[in-house]
This record gives sequence, structure tokens and C-alpha cells, in this order.
Amino acid sequence: MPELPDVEGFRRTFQRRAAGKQVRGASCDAEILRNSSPQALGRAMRNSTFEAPERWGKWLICPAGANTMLMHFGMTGELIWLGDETERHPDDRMVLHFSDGDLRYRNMRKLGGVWLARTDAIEEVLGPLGPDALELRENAFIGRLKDRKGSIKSALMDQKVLAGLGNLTVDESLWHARVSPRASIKSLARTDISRLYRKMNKVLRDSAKEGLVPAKRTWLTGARSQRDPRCPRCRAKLNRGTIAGRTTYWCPSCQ
DNA sequence: GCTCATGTTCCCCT
DNA sequence: CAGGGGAACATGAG
Repeated sequence: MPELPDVEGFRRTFQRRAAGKQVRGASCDAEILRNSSPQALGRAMRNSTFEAPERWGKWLICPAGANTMLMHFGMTGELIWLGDETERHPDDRMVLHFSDGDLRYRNMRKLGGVWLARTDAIEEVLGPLGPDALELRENAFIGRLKDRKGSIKSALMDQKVLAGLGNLTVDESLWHARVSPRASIKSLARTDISRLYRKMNKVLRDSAKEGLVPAKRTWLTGARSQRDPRCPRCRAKLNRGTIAGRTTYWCPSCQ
């Protein structure tokens, strides 16, 4: 699930359900805590009040006074609110208890995790992360790609270049912009990069609104999981291959 | 049984 | 040093 649009949905869930509220307690699997223990997390969070959460790329950043909780969702993570449901799902790796219900970090594959940091030192957890893909302006986008070698797909996938894109949003943006994922950056004209920026922005905004990359019939994402995937624009049979280490779909005719 | 999965990191090559 | 390829991580789905 989680690329920028999904995490944006989780941010809204956290804002609505946890911001401004006092945490009664947290229960969690030790495995999912990457730099603390359940005891340390409980101690740090109990009776503290969450402020407004922020999203940076695929990270959800949840400050509560001097401490900040950071969540990354890997490939299968999600954040869900279940008001009166009390039974714990086997994939609930962390549950934050509030007076009116529980917020659950659910993650089947356990890639990703939950970190705890001092609010003034969260960058030690985030590491080198480029600017958020939705906040980046066009000239900054162009500037960050300019000195990059290799394929456009691998650059867009690199969280140090810009943060938030993933396999689906990259393929989707490239398809809308009619740019081949294999194209080297230096082969692209300024107008190509500019068009790519605008399409990426639209893909991210439309998706973030829904909290996921929608599998619309008019989008590549709607075609990629079908048995005979065809380009929604020209009906050509889609190419499928590995680029930047990930399964990639693209249209050989219009990209 | 086998392949693949919306992510990240680490190691080895070129 | 920068990129590319592949494996590992953990676990379910088709």
C-alpha cells in the first residue's frame, strides 16, 4: 500500500483521531520498534499529548512534546482506527490507546516499523531524505535531476532525490507524461522534464485525495494487475520488465 | 510448490 | 564515487 498518497491518508487519520489527545498507553511487539523497547515507548508516550502529525515522503512524523514517534509502513503497513472493536488483529504491531478508542499500526510483512526520537533530533531517524515530492517546485525538481546519471525511473525512486514516490506512482507519472522509464535523464529535453513534473504532481494530488493510487480504468495502475495489460490510452500491449529493481509496466507505443 | 508483492538496505560489480 | 543488479528482510496471496 504505502507510497506518498497512502501515508497522506494515514496522516489524516492520525490528525483526526490522535492529534490533541492524551495517550493512555501503547502496547506493541518489540520487533516493530526499531530503536526502542515497548517499555521505553510506553514510558515516553504515556500521558503525553500528540500534536499535529506531519508527513515527509513516506514517513509519518508524530510529535508529542519532547518526544516524536516516527512511522514507516514498508509495503504492507497501514494505520487504522477502530472505535469499539477491541480484538487485536494478528498483524496489529502497535496499538495506541485513547479514551475513545485505539489507533492501530498494522503491518503484515513487518518491513518498516516505528521509531522514537527526541523531537529536535528526528533527522537521525530519517537519514538523508530529499524534499517531499508534493512540496517540491518545478525548478527544484529540474535542479535535482540535472546532475543525476542513469534512468529516470531509478532517479524518481531514490528517496534522496525526492521523497514519497514509489513503484506505482513512478510508473503512473511516467505513463501520463509519455516518458519511458528506461530513458536516461540526459536524453530528456527540458520540456519532457517539465511535463513529467506536472503529471507527477497531478498523480500525487489526485491519489493523495483518495489515500491510495486509484486503479482507474484511465490510469496505468488500473491496467497493471490485469491478465492482458493494455495501455489505457492506445490499447497497445503493455511492456513488463524490471527497472531499478522493480517490476515496471509501460507502453512501448506512447512512452 | 512456485512466483510475486505499493519498501529499504546492504553488498558486489562496473 | 555513482549506478545497476541481486539478495535479504517477513509473510501472505494467487
